Amino acid sequence: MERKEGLKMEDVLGNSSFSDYIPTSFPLQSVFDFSYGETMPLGFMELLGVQDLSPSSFDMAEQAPSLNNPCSTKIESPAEVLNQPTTPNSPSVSSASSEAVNDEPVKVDDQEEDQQKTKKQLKPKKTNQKRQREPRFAFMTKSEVDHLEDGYRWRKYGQKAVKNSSFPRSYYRCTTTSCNVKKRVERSFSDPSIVITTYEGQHTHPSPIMPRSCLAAGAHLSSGISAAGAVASGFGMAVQRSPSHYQQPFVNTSSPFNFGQNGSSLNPGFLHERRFCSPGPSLLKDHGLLQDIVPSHMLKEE
DNA sequence: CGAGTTTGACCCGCGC
DNA sequence: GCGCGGGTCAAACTCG
Repeated sequence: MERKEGLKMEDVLGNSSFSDYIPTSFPLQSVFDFSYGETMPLGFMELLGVQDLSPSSFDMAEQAPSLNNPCSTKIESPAEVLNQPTTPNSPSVSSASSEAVNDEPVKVDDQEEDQQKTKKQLKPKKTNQKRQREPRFAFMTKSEVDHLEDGYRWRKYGQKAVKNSSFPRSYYRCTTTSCNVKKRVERSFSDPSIVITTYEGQHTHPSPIMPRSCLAAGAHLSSGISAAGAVASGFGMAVQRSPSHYQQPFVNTSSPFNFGQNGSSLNPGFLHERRFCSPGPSLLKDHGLLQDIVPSHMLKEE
């Protein structure tokens, strides 16, 4: 791991395209700005830690994609929102994880067999359905390391150069079987010191890595790294221990629905997660404290 | 030896 | 229809 991070430090130095989530021209400050509505943390956590997303929230999203959400006005929101959270074991995901399943080329003729070899069995996984995406959301973290400790174990499964960026994007998957959470890590193009971590899906398990980090996170919280850390730790994402890291969750575009439009909709899963790294309720609306961790120029809009 | 990383190739969606 | 770019796979490799 360390070795990877070391490596990345060198070849990953910036990146443009979380344009996926934010308009390309979107200034970071703004990202920070809109990212942290008081209601956001909740929904955010729901997405991450919670198994059963209530369909209704998605419905809401679809019906009122950009109501009063500052984010949604600024973000193009692609399709993820459309995916059906009601089917946690959505075919797309599960099929991907069980790639070998479908194809034992039991009875292919020689030609096909040949093809199978050359194609490495990549083909069969295609389905008729459009690929469905889990809701995504991202953190912006000011950090020197790309892959932040978040309390979960991740396995890297790919790396891609990103267009318009000299920095590659890394793809990680939760190593826990049956947990299909994915995460993308990339560096901000405009500010290489910022790491953008995008989570996709929800953990179906508690953080396998000790709660110690949670404590650390909690310590941070109490010592000033409030809101962002709170959010992060809330779903098992241990905040980077170093004080030099800021974790800034920002709303992912793919979820135009407000993250927790009504902060009151705590669901059990959410609470469950919070048990592992509970920052405390006050954090949910700790908007003011954000100023403690975000440089003032980033907050100027406020 | 097992777990994780690297890396090139492939697949797929989308815009032109 | 085509090309581009993002996302994923899996063999080979590395490391503990």
